[in-house]
Amino acid sequence: MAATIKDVSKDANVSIKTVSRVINNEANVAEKTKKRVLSSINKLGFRPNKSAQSLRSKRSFIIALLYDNPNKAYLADVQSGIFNACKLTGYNLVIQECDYKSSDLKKTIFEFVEDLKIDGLILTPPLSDMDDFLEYLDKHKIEHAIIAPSILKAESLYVSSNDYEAAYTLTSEIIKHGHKNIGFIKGHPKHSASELRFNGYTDAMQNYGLKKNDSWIKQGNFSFKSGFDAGVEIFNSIKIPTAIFASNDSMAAGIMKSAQMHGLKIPDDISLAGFDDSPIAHQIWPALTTVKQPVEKMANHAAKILMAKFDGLNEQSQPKEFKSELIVRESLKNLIN
Amino acid sequence: MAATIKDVSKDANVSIKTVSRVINNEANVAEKTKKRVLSSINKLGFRPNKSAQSLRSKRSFIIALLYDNPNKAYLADVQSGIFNACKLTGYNLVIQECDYKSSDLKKTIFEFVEDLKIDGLILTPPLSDMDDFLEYLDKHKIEHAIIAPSILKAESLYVSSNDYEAAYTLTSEIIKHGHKNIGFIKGHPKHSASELRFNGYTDAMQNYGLKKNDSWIKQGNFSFKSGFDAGVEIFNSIKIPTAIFASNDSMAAGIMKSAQMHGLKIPDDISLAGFDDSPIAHQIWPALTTVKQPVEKMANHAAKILMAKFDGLNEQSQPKEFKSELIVRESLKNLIN
DNA sequence: TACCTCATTGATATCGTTGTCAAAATACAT
DNA sequence: ATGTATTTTGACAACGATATCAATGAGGTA
Repeated sequence: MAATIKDVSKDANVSIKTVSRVINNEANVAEKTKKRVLSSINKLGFRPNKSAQSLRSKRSFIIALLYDNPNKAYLADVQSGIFNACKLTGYNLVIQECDYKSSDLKKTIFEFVEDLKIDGLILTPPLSDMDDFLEYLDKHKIEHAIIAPSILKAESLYVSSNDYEAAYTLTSEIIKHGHKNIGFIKGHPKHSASELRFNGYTDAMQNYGLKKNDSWIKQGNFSFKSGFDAGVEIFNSIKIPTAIFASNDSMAAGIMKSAQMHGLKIPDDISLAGFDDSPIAHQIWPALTTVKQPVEKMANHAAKILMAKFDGLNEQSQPKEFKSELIVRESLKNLIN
Repeated sequence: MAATIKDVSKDANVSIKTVSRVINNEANVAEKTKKRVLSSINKLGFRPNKSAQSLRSKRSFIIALLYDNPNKAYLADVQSGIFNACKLTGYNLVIQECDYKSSDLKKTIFEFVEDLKIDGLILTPPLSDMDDFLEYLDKHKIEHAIIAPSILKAESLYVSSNDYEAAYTLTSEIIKHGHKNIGFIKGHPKHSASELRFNGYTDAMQNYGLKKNDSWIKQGNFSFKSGFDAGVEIFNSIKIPTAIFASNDSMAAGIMKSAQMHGLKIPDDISLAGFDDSPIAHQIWPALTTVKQPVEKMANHAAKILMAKFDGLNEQSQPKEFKSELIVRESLKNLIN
């Protein structure tokens, strides 16, 4: 049988309450007593029973990842980042697949949190952008950290990336390669990143004095197929652009396929750029010019600030906004000279 | 405050033990009493406190997914399958990233299971193939279901796919397309599927009276890069095959890249086939001929048989071996006629 | 009627922690 | 030495379920 707090208290010749104090690092325990208790804990290999702790103190040392995102690579990265943060602090990670459109999302999550005494949640897009859901969590005092929310409230825990700037930079880079006719494929309308990326593109075009052509701007939804379809439409139009910037890599890959099927060579006939640096970006040929978001790091930080809050700490040393990195690969042709 | 078993017992005018009996569906409760209790439960919105249940009964209604697999799409599919099985039964899913090479893997998992009172584990390759780890779990009576183990023990819970047959079928298909010189890229040596797939290839070649050429058989590790490197080697050799069968899609994509960089056209100059039908298989052009494993279904079933065991049920109606599906796409050229 | 059997029910202990609050020990001031 | 403030400690209740085991009630038999 595993040792209990009672066994430790006997061995160390103190009351169980004192052992509890040591476990929880409470103040007002004499240094000498503390040492004695710790050595007993060590000797007996005592680990506190989490069910009992949870029953009494109403916390579980479990955090949950909520997601409704079809992007498998993104999910895996987020998960990995959170998991590694948990490992350091001894927390555990439960995952909860959600349907952001579901009408009883709130109830489901509420009961999930109550039943498991979940200490806090981590939200990923598109849940990050659902204002009424976020309000609901606040109202019920359910702690949460948000990855890439659309509205950055100072009082909430979040991490964000510079989608706007990154899209601006990437568009500028395309322009600096001599491109003037640049198409754009928008992302899923429910993800706030979609708008930010489009705005970055729009502003860069404007600042460089270039005109957008509406027939080269298509609505996508981040899926490969939506990129493919957009590509088909664009390549069937009378005049085609020299470059297309897709809001993510899957869609860029879709465009690439449609281009190749259309007999267009990349990057000679058409340049392409994506966003995210997902595995596909370098697993296709020519490899995609893209923007790499430090997804795993962001998720890791989100988990850290969330758990820090439980312990009353303020992990505000690190920045909340993470910088993306421009990655130029073969899919972008230099038209100058 | 949420209702407790005590509140229900008062409302229904029975003892708490009787309420407990109803919750746990125990025998010997009068139908009339049961109804009364259920209506009180409903009226008060009572949900049992899991911490208390867990403390007393030493089970948590939590299962855990253990994985050490760099394939993000595979992980996401497995996870999704398990999650959906959990949703039906009210179990929750905790994830645990492992390092299968770590020396204290056993200790880590043991404490993880003990601390959270995890009811059972689900293992994915390569953990599925670590005999001493599996023995350890058996010895400590840690329930587990194994996805795609190398050794199929009748007494253990597992789901498997027909890797051997699928590889045999795919190889046959390539041969039927008129290919005689067929290369092969092996998978990660620690995954049992690697050997099975290679054996399927080998036997098909032999049965069709074709000779294997060792300089076209390379050791890979399931990564894109290992496929790329293997491709470079093969394409630099004096004579190149007309087709290459890679043990998974990432490696096939790697070969495709090396082929294209080498100026070879696919499938005109070289045919390719992969395995898994991962997203990349249809997101590259030409799309890969491959084999689709019902990964999500397998994982779903693994979770179901595991949870069925907790409840003393025997979910043996469904088959344990899942069939793969051959998917022929553009990357395979027909050389006949 | 008296007795026995078996299904149904409940009183109470228990799981292993944390919370409350008062007692004991120590430090400090007079 | 005495009184007071402060730190340190412990006895015991509480969290909300399940487990044990005895009591009760219903039905059948002689």
